[in-house]
Order: sequence, then structure tokens, then C-alpha cells
Amino acid sequence: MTTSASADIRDTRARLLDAAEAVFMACGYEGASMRQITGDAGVNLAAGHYHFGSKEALFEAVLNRRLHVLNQERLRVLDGLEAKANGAALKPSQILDAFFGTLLRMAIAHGDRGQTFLRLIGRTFTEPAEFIRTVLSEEFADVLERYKAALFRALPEVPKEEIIWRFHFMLGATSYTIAGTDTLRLVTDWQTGAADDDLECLLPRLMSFLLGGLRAPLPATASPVPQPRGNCRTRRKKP
Amino acid sequence: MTTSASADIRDTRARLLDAAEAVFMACGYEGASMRQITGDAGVNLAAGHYHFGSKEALFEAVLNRRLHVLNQERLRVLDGLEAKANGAALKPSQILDAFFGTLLRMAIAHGDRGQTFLRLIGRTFTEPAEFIRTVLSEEFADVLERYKAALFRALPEVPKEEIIWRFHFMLGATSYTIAGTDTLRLVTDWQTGAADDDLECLLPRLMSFLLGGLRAPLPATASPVPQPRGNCRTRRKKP
DNA sequence: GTCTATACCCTGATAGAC
DNA sequence: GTCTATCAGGGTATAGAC
Repeated sequence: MTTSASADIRDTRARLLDAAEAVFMACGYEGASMRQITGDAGVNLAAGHYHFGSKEALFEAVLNRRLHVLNQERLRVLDGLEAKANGAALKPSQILDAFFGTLLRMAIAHGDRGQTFLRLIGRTFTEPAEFIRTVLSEEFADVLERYKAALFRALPEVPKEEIIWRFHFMLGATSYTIAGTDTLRLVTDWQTGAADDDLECLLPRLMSFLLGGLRAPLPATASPVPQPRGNCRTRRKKP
Repeated sequence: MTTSASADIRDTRARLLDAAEAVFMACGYEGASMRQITGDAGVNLAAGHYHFGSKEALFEAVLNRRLHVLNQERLRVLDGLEAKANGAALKPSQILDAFFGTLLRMAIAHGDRGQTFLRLIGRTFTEPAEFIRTVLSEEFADVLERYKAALFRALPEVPKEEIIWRFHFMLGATSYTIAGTDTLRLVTDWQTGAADDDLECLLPRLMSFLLGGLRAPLPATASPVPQPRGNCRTRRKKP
């Protein structure tokens, strides 16, 4: 009895997290309702507030449960690469694979739940709610610092400002893709066919695109638009 | 009196659209409320339902007001380029500039309101609500067909499936960037400094990244992951 | 400690007065 | 055309039962 009671406690929390993950993914943060989440989990509405305190806290718990191990793994992989490189700069392809490849491989390894979380994290990047952005920026702070530094070393001829922008673009391409909304119905069979196959196909495609963008020729300081106003903040020399 | 009365009607509609645009941008579709929108517009709550019928219809009207002229302009620009090319295939850089450059230049031309809509459209691409995805896919159907066809002609050596995926990635990088959430605080001064300058800086940076990704070497059919299962759906020959 | 019933407030939407 | 009053529904949070 006592063992089953304590097991039930963990089950309630876990069921809530699983149900919340799915509903938040499908409806977005604002669109999701505690009633639906707790209903899907088979627990009472107030049980959600008992275990997590609020809808915001529940969302944060859903995010952190998987995001923390993901980012720890990203740091671990980068550590391993840098140890092997023995002081030399890494190749851009290694860095991108450590960052984006780790994401996709972990999602594949977790099956359907990994797929669900992949979409959730993709959509979460564009959630407007302020607390979500705070949670994400805190959770990603260390990883981004480390990976930015690795990219700076890997591409010493590219201005740091440009690398940051390109990191931004890469995150956008990736998060939009894994969000899987496919708003414009460009990829018709995505999210209908076998998801695992799609994910395994996605990685090489995405990697070649991101690498191509990262290593693209630098833009001219004079913009190609008809009326260059010339007050672009681009710096051509290092400070 | 009669003239000012009819002018008031248009003002009410326009004020509602402007207020809705701003609130939807800041809060997302689900997070926005009709009360805040009508309050900001200085009109009664019921006036919103009188003029548009529902929150969904209002959102659709906000989107279509600017999206339709944008996509018409995109078609017009592409028509002009293809007429000038006189049957020859366009350069990828021309096509990307016609699609993404037209977006940014129109936003710049409209000042703050253009900036607001830019962010809104970026976020809208990842809205989970089904009716939003339907609206977008209908509004973009023609433009995407035309631009996809242009890219197929411009890059005959690249498999069409690959071009579609890369178009997808490009849309992701762009929409994430113009959404301006900057969830990971990568670009610290974005959306705080002078927005117009940022936008003018953005275009050449984005274009070089997108072009680099679009023209990247094709990925190997064997995926670089440790355990290639080999059932990737990639086709190497045309059917 | 765990869970349930309930209260409270805000949402989108409507009916009817002006 | 515009507005006040109001409805039913749903989301959050609390007080209290086990």
C-alpha cells in the first residue's frame, strides 16, 4: 500500500508533465488550458496547481525536464570535441553537429515523446509571453556562450557580429522546422508520414544548409538596396 | 455631418485594425483579448464584433490588409524579372531578393507600422491555431508556387525536394528573425536601438546567409549519424 | 501530504436600447 | 451605427475534505 501510494505521487506528476507537454505543443502556451491538461492526465484540475503552483510553473517544468539534459549533453559533447582537438580550433561542421545534431539525435532516441518535445521547443522560441523568454534565455545562457566562443575560434576571419547574426539565422531555420507547423504547406508529407524517418532525413539536409549559410561570403558593407544610407552599424575592423 | 459620419466609420475600422495589429503582435492570437484591442482603439467592445464579426475574422483582416499587397508586389517583381530575363533562368540571388527583399523593403517603407506587421507575420507563421494556418496557406499559395518554380529553373542541378526543404529553412530563418522575439538574447541591441537602421542592416546579412544555404553542397545520401538505417526517402533520380 | 469542490474573474459573444 | 447590459464558458486560485 505504502509503496503504491508513493508510486502514485510520482505518477501524478509524470502524467501531468506528459499531458502538459502534448497540450502545450498542440495549442501553444496561451491556447492550452489547465482543464484540458489535467483532464488528459486523469487528475483533478486543482491537482495541477498543487504539484506545480501555476500554469507558468507547469510550463517551465515541462521545458526544463528535457531541456536541461539536452543542454548538459551539448556541453558534454563540446567538451569532448575540444579535448580531442587538443587546443586547435574545431571545424564549423563539428560545432553545428554538436549543437543541432545532438538536439535531433536525442529527439529520435526518445521516440514519439522526443518528437513532441522537439515541436514544443521549436514553437516555444517564438512564444510572446515574457516569462517564457526569460526561462529560455536563462536555460540557454551557458550553452550559447560556449558555442559562440567555439564558432568565434573556428571562423576567425568572420566578424563576431556576423557570426552572432548567423547563429540567430541558424536557430530560426532549425526551430521553425522542428516546430513542424509547416504553415505554408511547403513540405506536404512532413508530420503525416513516419516521423522517425523524416527526422533522420532532416539532419543531413539541415546541416548542409546551415553550414552553407554559416560559411557564406560576407555581405558587402554597401547594401545592395537601391538607396544605401550608409549608416549601417557594421564594423570592418576589430576594435 | 454626413461626410464626417462616413469618415468616422472608416476611422473606426482602421483604428481597430491598427490596434489589433499591435496587440496581436505583442501577445499572440490567443494571448490577445478583444477588450484590450477595442480599448486601445478607443471604441466599444461590441464595435469590434459589429465590424468584423469575431476575433478570428479580425485577425484574418489584420493579416490580409498588408499581406495581400505584399504578395501582389512579390508577384509583380517576379514578373518583371522574368520579363527582363527573356526566357532565361533567373539567378538565385534575384529570386531571393524579390521574395525576402520585397518583404523587408516594404516594411521599411511603412515605418513603425511596417515594423509591427513584420514582427506579427513572423510570429504568425508559428501560431498553432488551425484557422491561422489555413489563412496563411491560402494567401501564400500562388506566390509560393511561382517562386518555387523560379527556384527549380534557377537550380536545375538541385533535386526539387531539396529546394523545397531549403525554401523551408529560409522561411524559418527569416520569420524567426523578423518575429524579433530574440528568445535567446543573442542579438542584444535588436529591437532596442533604431529599428530602421537594424532593418537596413538585416537585409544584406540575411541575403548572404540564405544564398549560402541555398547553394550549399548537397548532403550525402548516407547520413552522418552513427547508425544509418538507410531508409531515407531521398530520391537520387527523377521519377 | 494528496486531492476535491467551489468561488472568482475574465473571455468572446449577443440582445436590445438609443 | 453605436453602446450598455448581460450570458455562458473557461482559467486560475483558494479553502477545506480525506
